[in-house]
Amino acid sequence: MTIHIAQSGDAALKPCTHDYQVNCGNCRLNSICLPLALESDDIQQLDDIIQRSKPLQKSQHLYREGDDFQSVFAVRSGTLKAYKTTDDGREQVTGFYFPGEILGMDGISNNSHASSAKALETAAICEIPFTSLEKLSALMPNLQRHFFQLMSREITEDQQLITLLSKNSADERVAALMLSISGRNARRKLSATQFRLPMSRVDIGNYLGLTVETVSRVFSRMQKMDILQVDNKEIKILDADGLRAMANLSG
Amino acid sequence: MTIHIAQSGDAALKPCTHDYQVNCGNCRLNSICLPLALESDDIQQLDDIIQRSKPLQKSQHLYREGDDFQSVFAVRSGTLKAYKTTDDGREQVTGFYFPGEILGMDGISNNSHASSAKALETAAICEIPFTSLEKLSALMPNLQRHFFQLMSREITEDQQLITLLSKNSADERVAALMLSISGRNARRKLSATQFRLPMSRVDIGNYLGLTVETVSRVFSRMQKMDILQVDNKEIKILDADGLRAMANLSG
DNA sequence: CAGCTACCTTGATTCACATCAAGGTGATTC
DNA sequence: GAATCACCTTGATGTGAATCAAGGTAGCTG
Repeated sequence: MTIHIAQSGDAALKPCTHDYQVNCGNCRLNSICLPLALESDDIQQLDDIIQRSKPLQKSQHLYREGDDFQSVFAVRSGTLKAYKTTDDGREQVTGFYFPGEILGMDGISNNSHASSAKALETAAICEIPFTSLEKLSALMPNLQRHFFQLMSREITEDQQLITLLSKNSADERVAALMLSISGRNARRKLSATQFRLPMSRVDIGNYLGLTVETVSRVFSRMQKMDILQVDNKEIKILDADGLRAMANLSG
Repeated sequence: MTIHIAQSGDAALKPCTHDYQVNCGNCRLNSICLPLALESDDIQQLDDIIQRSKPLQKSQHLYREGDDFQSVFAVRSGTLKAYKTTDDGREQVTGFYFPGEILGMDGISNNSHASSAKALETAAICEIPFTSLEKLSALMPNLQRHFFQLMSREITEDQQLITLLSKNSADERVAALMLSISGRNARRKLSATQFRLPMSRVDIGNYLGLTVETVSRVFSRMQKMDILQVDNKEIKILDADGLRAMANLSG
């Protein structure tokens, strides 16, 4: 049903020359994405190894667990989820990826992707072939440093999620996710208080270790407390302090 | 009470020249540690940047959350735990580190350690100054590659833990941890079936998102089922298949 | 626009693990 | 060798979220 387009021979991800061509130099995400901290000369070199391609349609896969690892990917627009499937068929969502964020780094260790990545809505992706990135990193200390930092950030974020899952209640988990999404929107100069959730309640539950029903109940509760206005996927934060109090985060 | 010895001016971690001097070339862990995949020439260069020091005593800190990040560390002997403290004072253990394993990589992203690391028993540590490692990585493609892989492995392991916390029962979590420790012992050519746990039940609970009581009950249950023989911290795996069945892992 | 499908919400019941409570064991200290 | 402390075990009770169940809503499709 969904088309697997990360295979090398597949048409969908082949470089193409349509009007959605962008380069790192003029991309408005370059201050939060991989080019961060690079000189414009260096950005040009990075840009040369990056492959852009036809957008991914909703529910198409960027890669699947077990695929050969060739590249890491930057989100240019849209949202993706990364997830693993347990062998009893259940799904663990390990992360959501918004524009400017990098995914696929979990494939480096075994030269094979440790999770699958799927578009939650139409998404434009920059593909960064890893061997080229390695070579370039050896030449550009800033790039090497920055990529180490990106991987390290992934680690600290996973640790935050571990803490959240292990120590926090359903209310706290959902509140923390709303704050995270709000913060990531703000980083992209979008509204921190009003946004559309790209993922379903099921995905939220799978990410936070909760069932759909519980997620739904938490949203209802937040609505009743006038912390959030929830209209299906449209979210409006009415009381940011209340939301932070509810999240009760650790740091 | 515990002495904080990661500070630069402190005596405890200063390089010293006692009989516990080892180098990467003759270290019996070099096939699973950072030198993996390096030529002996390269190992020598790596060795030159590594600082060895007086062992850490039980419950001493290697670094604390918020400390300036300077180095990553390799465990030469003993065991450490990494943990974060939530601001309501509770502790989340994010990992246990056995000989040959690298810790501290979560500090790269912010130039400040994102967690604390504490010795669970006397432990010998190799300190690897990160700026030196970066420079060396730029010169040695194999080292760069290997360090990327180590970070990526940390990510995939964190994702496994996320899945474990989010989807598995208390029995499954404890069984999975026993299998993990068993496997890591085997990798160091130690017994996969009989070992001494270096950590307390409280630490196990904090790692697995369970209370001490629950951990204790799981051990009792496993003992009753003749899967494990448990004598305080001495563990003997009696039925490895049974243990794997109990862990019911995803992959 | 009727009918389907995917997704979301709400309520009733159940259950796995937390919490509360008490006692046991072994190591260290004076 | 009595006392203290840190750690572990076991039992009784409580509770937050899962599960089971049913109905609602919105977007597609023919």
